[in-house]
Amino acid sequence: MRDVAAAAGVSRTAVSFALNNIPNRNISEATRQRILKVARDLDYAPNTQALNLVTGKTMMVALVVRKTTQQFAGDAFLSEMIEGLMQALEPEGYHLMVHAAHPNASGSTYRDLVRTRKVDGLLISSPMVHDPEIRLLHDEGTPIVLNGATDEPDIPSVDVDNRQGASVAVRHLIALGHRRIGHISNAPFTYTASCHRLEGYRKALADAGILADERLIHHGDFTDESGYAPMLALLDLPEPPTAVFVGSDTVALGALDAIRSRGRRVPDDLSVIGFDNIPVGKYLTPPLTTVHLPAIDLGRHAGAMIVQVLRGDLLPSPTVSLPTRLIVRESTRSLSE
Amino acid sequence: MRDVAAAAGVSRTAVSFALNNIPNRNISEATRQRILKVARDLDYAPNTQALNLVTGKTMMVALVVRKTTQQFAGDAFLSEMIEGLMQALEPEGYHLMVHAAHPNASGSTYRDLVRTRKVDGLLISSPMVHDPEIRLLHDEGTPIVLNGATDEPDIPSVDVDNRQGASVAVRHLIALGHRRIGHISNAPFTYTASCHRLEGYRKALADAGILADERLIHHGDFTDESGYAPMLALLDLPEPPTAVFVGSDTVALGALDAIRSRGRRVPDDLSVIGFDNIPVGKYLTPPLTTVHLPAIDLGRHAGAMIVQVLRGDLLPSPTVSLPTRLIVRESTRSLSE
DNA sequence: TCTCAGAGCTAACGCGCGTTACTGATCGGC
DNA sequence: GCCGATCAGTAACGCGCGTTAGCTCTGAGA
Repeated sequence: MRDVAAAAGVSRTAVSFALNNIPNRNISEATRQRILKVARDLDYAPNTQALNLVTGKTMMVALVVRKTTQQFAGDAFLSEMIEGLMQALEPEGYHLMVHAAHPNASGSTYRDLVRTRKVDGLLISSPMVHDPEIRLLHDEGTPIVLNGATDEPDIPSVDVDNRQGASVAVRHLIALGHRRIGHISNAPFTYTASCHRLEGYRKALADAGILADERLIHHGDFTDESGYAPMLALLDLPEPPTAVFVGSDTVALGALDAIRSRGRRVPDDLSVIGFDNIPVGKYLTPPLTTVHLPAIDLGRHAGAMIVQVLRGDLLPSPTVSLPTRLIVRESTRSLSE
Repeated sequence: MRDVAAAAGVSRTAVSFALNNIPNRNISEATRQRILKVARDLDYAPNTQALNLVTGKTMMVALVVRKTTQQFAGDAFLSEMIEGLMQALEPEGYHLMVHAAHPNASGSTYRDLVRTRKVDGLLISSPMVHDPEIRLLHDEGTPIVLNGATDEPDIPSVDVDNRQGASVAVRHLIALGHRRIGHISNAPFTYTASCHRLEGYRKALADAGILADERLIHHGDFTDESGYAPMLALLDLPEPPTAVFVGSDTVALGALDAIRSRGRRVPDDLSVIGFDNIPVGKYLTPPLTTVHLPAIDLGRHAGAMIVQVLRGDLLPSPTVSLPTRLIVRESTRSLSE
């Protein structure tokens, strides 16, 4: 910048004014054009670090993924999530950092990101139902948007309507005549999404006047393998279910495998419905009935929200809940058939 | 920091020395401990921006993904790649930024990342065979590691051995008795990976004394849908292939669908082998024979390499080629059966 | 002729830190 | 009792930029 100033025969201040297009004051059009030309000729690019230091902003937000190595690598929606985030962030001039924070590790690792001014705000993925860490961060004034709801409604969050989605899934099974319906969650019930999907399951049953049987409820742990054992447990019950609602397509893969290993057939012997609508669902045999999770939209909304928070705009509503959509394929069938 | 200095009754310089553990000079152990304690009490965290400005480093690298929106969202390996990268980068104190750069857009968007000192180095994903942009960047001295080889061997890159992997796949088919073997690539042949996999395909055929038939060669475009039409074209040939090597499992999904739509069966009527080993491959019907792509390892190596480049260490070899592994499942079968 | 307004530009400060050059105090050796 | 050598600590500069206050010069009005 100093070089540009020297080459154009003006002061560094003038260069700053010219490049940043300071209104109609202080700089004549002639010299402005001259400065711009010199800057272009010298291939000048401003130093972001210095700019950040003086503005106090980094124009960077971190996506904090609270998953273990394996869960992280197996995340089928990370790419969609990131795509959605970038669609919202890049036009506003923000950049995206990805940060892994193992769930059991001392949580303060990502707190430092904003304390040290490395990022302006945090997007936190798959939060727990009750996470004191997040509460603390928010109360400190850290700009945060959760990807997934918690039980604290004042903290900005965007999530799919898990209760509703699960309800619709289970109602679909009930409409097909099933009354003994099992559930394998996507994750332990410390995670909000699992919790809400379980609630939706319970509600749909209750609405239909079906008594919930706790022996029909098991939990997965994000991965495909984690669906295998719970499914076997369900099949080995004295009175096994005729349909199963699995809280995640990925977990359903393991469940389907378990069913196959017992020589049972889907949907003939057992209906299975998943959740998430992973891209390969329609290529499975049978194609998997599921609840669509609009992952790109989630990212887009989360991105838009963190931008608003960072700008200081007040949010219309701190929590946003996106609708799901039932996708009926061939893994569910009427019980009477 | 100034506050810490004031609270400890020393100069800011002393604080800097104490916190950064400057060797055994200039600061007494007593005051050092006092300063550290005050810093802890005041919950002091250094400002990364200022630190970056003075050190000239950002400790950040960008993962540049040259894909369109849809290709990006459908990338089954992005999460594994990122996981591997972070395993290599975080212990070294580096952070990871994700940046989308559409292939046809004016390529200089990501050049600015390093010109403006937003990041120290670039990891460029899925490069073209010949990309003048990358050549330019490297010649300018920009720290770069390619994820995927180009035809310029002096630019650091890490890739799976695509030629070898494809060769092994096709040899497997030949060993099963197939001689009329089709190929649908993972992407247009402007991409290096597609190109090399095609070469491997050709070499395996040549080695077996089989004449390549150009009508058997088609190209996909990353997505599952892009495998559908090429497969139909192969099936509609007067003399259709008895086996197909598809350059990507994802593309193979569409191809399998096309086969099903024509009422043909895999592997009875046609053997299909994929490439990449996407996680759901084993859950397909039939489970997909494929070539394993060690995506996490790729990330880990790429991360380690960019760290070396940034440190100024000289690389043992600029290009690293990771081995693949044939995974035989049930989508391929001996022709004679 | 003097004043005053505005246009056109610059000097200088501060953002928060690492680092170099320097000062003042203490101590052992002759 | 004096001197050089260490020890403990500080003042001040610079990283590259945005920004405020102020400076100079011109021309018009009185």
